Amino acid sequence: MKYDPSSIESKWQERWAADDVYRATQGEGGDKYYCLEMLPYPSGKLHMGHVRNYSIGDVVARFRRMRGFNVMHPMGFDSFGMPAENAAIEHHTHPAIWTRQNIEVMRNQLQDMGFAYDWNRQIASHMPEYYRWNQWLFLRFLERDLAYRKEALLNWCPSCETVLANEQVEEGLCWRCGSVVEERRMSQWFFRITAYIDELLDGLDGLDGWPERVRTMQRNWIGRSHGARVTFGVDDSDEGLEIFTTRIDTIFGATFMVLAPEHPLARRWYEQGPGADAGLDAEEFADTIDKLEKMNRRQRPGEEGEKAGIFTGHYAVNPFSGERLPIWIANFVLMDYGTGAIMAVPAHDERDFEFARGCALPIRPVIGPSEGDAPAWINDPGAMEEAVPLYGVLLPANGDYAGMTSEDAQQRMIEDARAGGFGDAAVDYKIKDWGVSRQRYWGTPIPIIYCPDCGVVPVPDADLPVTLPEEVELTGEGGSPLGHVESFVNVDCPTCGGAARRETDTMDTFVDSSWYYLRYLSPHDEEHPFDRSAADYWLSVDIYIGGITHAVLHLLYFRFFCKAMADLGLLSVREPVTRLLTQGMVLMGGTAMSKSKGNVVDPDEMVSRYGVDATRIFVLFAAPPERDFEWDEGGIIGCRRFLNRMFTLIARSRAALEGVAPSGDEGELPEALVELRRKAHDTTRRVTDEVEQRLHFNTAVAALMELLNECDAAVAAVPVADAGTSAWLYRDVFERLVALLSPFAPHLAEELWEMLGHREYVADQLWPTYDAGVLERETISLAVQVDGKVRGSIEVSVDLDDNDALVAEALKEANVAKHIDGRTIVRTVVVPGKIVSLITQ
RNA sequence: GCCCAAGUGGCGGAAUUGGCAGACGCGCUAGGUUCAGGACCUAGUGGGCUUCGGCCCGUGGAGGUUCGAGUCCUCUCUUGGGCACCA
Repeated sequence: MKYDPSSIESKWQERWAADDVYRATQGEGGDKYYCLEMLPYPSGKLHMGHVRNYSIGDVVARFRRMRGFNVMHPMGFDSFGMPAENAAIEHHTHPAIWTRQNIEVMRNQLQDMGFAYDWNRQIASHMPEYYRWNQWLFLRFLERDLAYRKEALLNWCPSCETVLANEQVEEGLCWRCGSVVEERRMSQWFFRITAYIDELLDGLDGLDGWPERVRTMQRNWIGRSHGARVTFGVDDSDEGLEIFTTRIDTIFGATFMVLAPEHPLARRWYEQGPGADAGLDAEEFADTIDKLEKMNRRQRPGEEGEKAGIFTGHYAVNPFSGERLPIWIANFVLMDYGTGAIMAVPAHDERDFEFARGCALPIRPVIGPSEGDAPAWINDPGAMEEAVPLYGVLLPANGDYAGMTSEDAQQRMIEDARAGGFGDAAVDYKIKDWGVSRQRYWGTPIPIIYCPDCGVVPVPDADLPVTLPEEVELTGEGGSPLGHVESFVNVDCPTCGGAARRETDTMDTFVDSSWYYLRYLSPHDEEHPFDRSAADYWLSVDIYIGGITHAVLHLLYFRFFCKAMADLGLLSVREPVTRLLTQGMVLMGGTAMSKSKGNVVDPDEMVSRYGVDATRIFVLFAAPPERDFEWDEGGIIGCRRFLNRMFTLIARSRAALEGVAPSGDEGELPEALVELRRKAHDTTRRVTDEVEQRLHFNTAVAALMELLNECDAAVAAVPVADAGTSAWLYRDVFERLVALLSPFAPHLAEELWEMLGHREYVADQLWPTYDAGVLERETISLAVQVDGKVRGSIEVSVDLDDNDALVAEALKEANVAKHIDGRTIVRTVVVPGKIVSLITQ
């Protein structure tokens, strides 16, 4: 009899499906456990990354089931998005057809992998039953002022013909197609993620089940800095010039001011011409500002833009010192951070220093080190080769603040600015509100109507969903495709009944994935986005498994939605996920597999060659889950061998074990079987800990392999048929082994479980437990060191913890004695259970 | 430039609290078996030396702490990742 994966796999998949084994029912059984994996985009076929992601999730889900938890383990499809639309343009099909076909293929593949999903809960975000709730949530956000419309400079991808969120621009390039992103001024819808920004940031500290790496990336992305806003006077204007700084303590060192080219004051002078001191005519001046504005934009990867600027001929007045400072316009100041204007302190800021050097502007140090000798640059700024951005003590040039530490000065200056009415403490963030409008077809229509009389009118809840029209021409050009569908655009105003027009943009698909884990809980609910009692029962998600690529995009939106929905009274939790596992990539030739590189391994091919179980085991065994690993076909062969040997072991023993109970007299076991018993219990302990606590599936599989090796060795020493009254131990060990194997290789485990004479599913069995008593030994092997080097080992009773006795025992060891010979022991270190260390001389 | 990971045999990796480095798997070597199927079994497999008892070296590199360091500390190199005119 031979292990034949394909027949075993289809046999058990059919039975599981027929008996609906993996259905999740609220309130049933033990404590709930929500195991969630990032849902796939239906791009065509599963790739190895999916197989790895979902194999990890499946082990966790199956393990928890056997531990007695009531497990929620759903799957769905993130089925709105640009690839469907691009494919439609290319192949002249409809995105809906392309998407439906892909979902069917991928769902079959997922089922063929034997993943224990409750398929009754499947969702697909392109279905109106799903996306109507995106629209419903949009309207709730609108009511709470969490959704709003504004004109803004936006990231525009010329190739995708759509706006991108800041999170979707990587080094100035479109995250999806790699085109250089341009800027456009457009009216767009935004979600006010900044309303939750402090909670999103501070909440990271409490997320100890999340990788530090992800938390750091989110912190960086949010980019909170504490500082102050200070208003400088402008000498020929009543209005002030407000700047943001994190270093108000260096304000006496400001030697000039810089505006972003888009700054309102810069715009005004652009129109009116420069001040007299600029030494330029109006045309020259305006031309230069135009150039600066173009240069200002995002640089190519790695390029550090050359700093350039122009003097406006206008001056600002430092409210602390009364000093007059020239105002410049330069390309290195960004309009969308702070106030779009800075005070430049070249002595203590790298960027200001570089600019000051280039334009021959003065450099004035105002902070010195708090300890040690005064550096030469304090009195000779001309000799500075770089800015010194230190925190220290304020030098004499700082008026009343001289002698204070930077920290004290910051506090005092903020107080004084507040008192003087020209400034206050301020916090600024790198993150901006989330722009959600997309000029594409294949997404959720934004439920808004523009009425010439009533203005912006939300679509009433009763009219939801606003469905995507099927008849549409997709050319990839000319803006929102919905704009050309007259039957869609023309609508009666819900308020006045007059002729009005629908919003033609669709929502960013990250909206879909921001709350999908809730829809799984009641996917067929027609009254609500999800059932509140189900949410209260199942949340939070106990483990969420997916790629690190979503560390700032999806995972930040996901957290934002949770908090916003909690405040809408929809949820009782404020953080969606307790534990996050970010799995690494499957590489080939050192890079991610991709169709364009032609280095793709097709999971189907691996499955047909080695079987589902071997494929699953390999992706788990190759490396710990967080780490990337290199695909190696040799590795999967090894896993197939392991399963072959499992099969052979049980197939050969089953006849001899028929009718044998899994328990019996422990006193009569031969030594080889006592060892095997200990190994089986120890393996139970290890696998449990690896899967439950450490999430290291590679070492769990290794432990199972070790146990199999020991089984083979034991059977060679004491054949099962000859074991007599000890045969029960074999049954106990084999059943343990099969049960422990089942989350990793569920099909083979079911088959072996059946071969051992069982009728029920091994998937429904309780996870084996271990007996700490069985793990105990009578004797233990201790290493003996002489002068720090291991010279032998001794076998002693576990109870022996007497120093002198252990040393005496160590000295009996021939090789130890040889190394001690002729020397004097000056010290002994004995750690019972660990080591005996002897030090001579 | 700043911040964070990681670096262990020919390869993937293990070592959970500072206590016998290299578990487990691949590959390789020898033998067996079957005989041409990427099959199976047994033994071996970090490097060097060996009188076959052992000995020396060894976790990117250099120092240090310790009876004892892959593990802790300092410096440094390399790779990967994140951030990068964020005032």
